[in-house]
Amino acid sequence: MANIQIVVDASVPDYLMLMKQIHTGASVAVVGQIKESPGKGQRVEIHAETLKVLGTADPATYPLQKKGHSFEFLREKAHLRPRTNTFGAIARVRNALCAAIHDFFQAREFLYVQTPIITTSDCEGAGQVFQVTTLDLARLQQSKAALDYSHDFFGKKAGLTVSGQLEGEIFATAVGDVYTFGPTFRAENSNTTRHLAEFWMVEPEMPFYELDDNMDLAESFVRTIVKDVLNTCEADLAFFNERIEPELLKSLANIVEHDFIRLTYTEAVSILEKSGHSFEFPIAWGSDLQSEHERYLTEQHFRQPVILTDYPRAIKSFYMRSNEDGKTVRAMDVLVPRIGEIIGGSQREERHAVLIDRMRDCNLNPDDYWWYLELRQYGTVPHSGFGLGLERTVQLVTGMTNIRDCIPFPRTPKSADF
RNA sequence: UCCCCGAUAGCUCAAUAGGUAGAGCGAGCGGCUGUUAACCGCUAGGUCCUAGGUUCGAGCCCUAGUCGGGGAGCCA
Repeated sequence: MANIQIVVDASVPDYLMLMKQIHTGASVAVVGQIKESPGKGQRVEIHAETLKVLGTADPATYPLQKKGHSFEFLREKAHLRPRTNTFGAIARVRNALCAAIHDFFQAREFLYVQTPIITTSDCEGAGQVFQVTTLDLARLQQSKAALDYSHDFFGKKAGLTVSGQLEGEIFATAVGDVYTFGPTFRAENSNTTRHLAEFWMVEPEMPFYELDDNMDLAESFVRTIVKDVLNTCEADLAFFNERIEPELLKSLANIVEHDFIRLTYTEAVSILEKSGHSFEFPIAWGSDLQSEHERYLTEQHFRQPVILTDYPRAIKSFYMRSNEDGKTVRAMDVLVPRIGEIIGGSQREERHAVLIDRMRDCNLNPDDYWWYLELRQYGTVPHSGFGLGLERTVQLVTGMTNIRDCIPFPRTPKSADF
């Protein structure tokens, strides 16, 4: 329940005293009757018979007012902002999204697999890792000896996971379709409206899936969870449409009702070159698309979600399957208006020898990936997967512009309070 | 990490050309009221982010720093 109005008649016991104690932020216990409300925007209200103040909130010091606050201010009050209507609505939408995500995969008999949060794996690769240690850093700072991780808690260097993909592949090549859904950590010094140091990621991994199957699943996934939330959070989405983003419902309907546009990186480059649009960064085959290019495609050219595939091999990860052209890999990114990349995925390289070659090309040591390579050495199978950022999806569905407002307790560079 | 912008009352902001600060909202008091981001009147409320510097004099100019915001990169 988002809120309800209590009507207190002056005949309620201790009326005057109670009214002096009740201000914005106070908590009360009410006994009364639910009645049809003559007011606008609500069906019912409670007519109080007795009223008790459980906790007062001194209006001289209580930080929240009845009127709107800036999101910047509210971020400094992360312990109180869930009490505001906007953050209550975000919490409900986030909850509904999580339920929809599990529903989607459970309905398709995907196994929910918990991959580790602490990892000693050297093959993380996806970004800067937060180190996990019990070593006494203050003491070590004074000694000049090189760090010896054999004395550390795990006996080797450990960190927080940047992705559950590689472990997901272990289960996908064993038990069938799986997904992971949990916190992910990136120690990147990213200061943007769509990056967090701690965020939640959904990562399905499917044996026998090739890139087209992967895209079909990703598209169906996004459209289904958006549709679910449209159904379960109707009132909250109407609120966001009214207060936050006037085009919200229209853009969500657009996602649910239309097929995503699919095109290759090479086709995208061609469209951008022919667009006549002047970009800050030049377009050239081989270099990664800039934000402005992705935004042009999804917000101006197609005005719809777009799935880009088959990126140049040189700009993508070692584990993505090489195409026969020798230049591109079976990668896919799902781009949506307002947010940009919401999903990144690929068909994985399942050929043992090719994978080793790719590692060497990327200056990686195959020995560090021994168990990942064994998945190819023994009973290898074509497989694919992708990762969806939960907070970016909350941004998409709520229209909130800053990702720091889409997670209860945001962690960003220089900021980890509460 | 790079580029740009900002920091003044509890909040959101203003302050002419450098002459030591104002408004709206909120709060307190009073009035009014089927209201829901109500309305009317009065009152209180400020270490102008920090540290230096220039100047007779700095909220305003200069230097350094801290924090916040936007954009870029990294990506989800």
